[in-house]
Amino acid sequence: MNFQIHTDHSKCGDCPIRHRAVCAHCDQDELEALEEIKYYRSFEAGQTIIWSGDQMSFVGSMVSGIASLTQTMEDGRTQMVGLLLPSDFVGRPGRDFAPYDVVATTDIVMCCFRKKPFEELMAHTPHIAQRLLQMTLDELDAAREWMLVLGRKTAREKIASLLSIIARRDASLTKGGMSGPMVFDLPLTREAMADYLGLTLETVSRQMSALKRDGVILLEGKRHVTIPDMGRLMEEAGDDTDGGFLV
Amino acid sequence: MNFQIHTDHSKCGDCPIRHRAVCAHCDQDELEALEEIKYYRSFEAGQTIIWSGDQMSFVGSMVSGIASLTQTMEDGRTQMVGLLLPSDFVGRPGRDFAPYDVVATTDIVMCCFRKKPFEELMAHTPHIAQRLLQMTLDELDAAREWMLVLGRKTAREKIASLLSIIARRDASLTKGGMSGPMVFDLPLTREAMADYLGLTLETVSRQMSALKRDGVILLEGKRHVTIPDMGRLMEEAGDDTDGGFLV
DNA sequence: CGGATGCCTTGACCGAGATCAAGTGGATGA
DNA sequence: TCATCCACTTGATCTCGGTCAAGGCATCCG
Repeated sequence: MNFQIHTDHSKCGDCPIRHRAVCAHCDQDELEALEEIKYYRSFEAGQTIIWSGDQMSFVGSMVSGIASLTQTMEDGRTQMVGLLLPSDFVGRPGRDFAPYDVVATTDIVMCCFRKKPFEELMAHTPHIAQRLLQMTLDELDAAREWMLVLGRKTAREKIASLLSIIARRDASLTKGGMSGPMVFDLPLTREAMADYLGLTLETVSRQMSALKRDGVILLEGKRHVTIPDMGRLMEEAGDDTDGGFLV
Repeated sequence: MNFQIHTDHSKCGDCPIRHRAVCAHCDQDELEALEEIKYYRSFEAGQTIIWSGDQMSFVGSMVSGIASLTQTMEDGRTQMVGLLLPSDFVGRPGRDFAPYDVVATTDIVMCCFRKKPFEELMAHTPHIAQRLLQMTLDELDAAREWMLVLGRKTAREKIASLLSIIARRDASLTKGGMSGPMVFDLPLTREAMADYLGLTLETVSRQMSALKRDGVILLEGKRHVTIPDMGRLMEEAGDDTDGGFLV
């Protein structure tokens, strides 16, 4: 097996995603109960964590790295339907089979719980269920936002939308904040971007070049992006430019 | 005001959506608590029930009729991001402002709860919170399914996908079942279908004509649809044809 | 060093679906 | 009975993004 199992090498108190994950609202008792059943697991970039249709034996939280949820048609067309960032929840309590492939985009670490014990714990731990409901509602909002991107935006707007989402999520995880130029590394290949946006990788490449040519973004190498003017990027994305940053 | 407020003219026990709505798992006590705070409200076809950005004062369940969730860009491009059918939940506990327009597609009746009392009730009524979590997870699945349709399917496949979804949901609400030809009335205009599918109404019209010409569907008038062979339609939709009907 | 390999870019061309425009048919109402 | 309106259909043309193809540029490995 090419993954490692760690026994819990870190206390929940020190956990970098402690305040944003499914355990965010837990009190000390609840945290201890979770600590009982949790274990860490690492996956390498490119590895499939869960196969669509497989039995799901665990759920968990993303601790570090990036993973994607993808759907594939018989003829090979694929669509990414979710991007999993640190603190996001993976898996679905109350359902036995995975509806999507979950693939590690970068090396990742997950904090896992066996599904059965987690479900039992959830039944008597309203703080977990409540938090999970909030997170699911947020994901639903994000999915619907994405439906507008997929259904109605042009290729250029799609790219700008993706860049602005990544930039904002990145800013919310690091100290940087949103003032001044934003700098980050794209965690996705051109192909993954295409799968997210319902485009081909050629179109992604062309539009990236166009945004660069027009000064909307700066590119160093293929992945290192600087956004000199976030407002400009948001205009290109076709979004309301008047703030309202909800992450 | 062009809507009517009814005092609760029907007991929850008689409610047609009793077993599928947010109250599905409630026991007698919980049902009585809900009955205390519920009220019915009707809206006419075309009416906007909730405006994006407005304060949400109530949540509720669809009792009859169809409504849609839509997002609109400044230049008028619109994308439908959800289709609300009987038993679906409307509104978002824990959030103050509506993220989308909710528009009545047909005449509808809703079973409403003022948001504040509902949230309080939810805090001590795990059956409601649990059920709402399940329903939200289902909606998330549906949204992700739709992302594949929007991102990767052709116009013809999109139309076939929409027809098969409506046909299946219709079958699950009526006695018909899924054997033999399926017959239903389209609850959406061509324009609404276009907004759902990320197409123009002209393309919707052309593809409907094409599916009719090819014998995949029969049309009587503009709205009355017969599907002689559901398997054929699912093939046209690009879906796995091998069953697995999850509603 | 040289050949692979993976990821990306760029060009030429094509076609699905958008756009623009005209027309149909049924319902409504004066 | 006729004008109007609305939802829809159909045709002609255009265009954005897909497809096919070639090439660039790191990195890896023999």
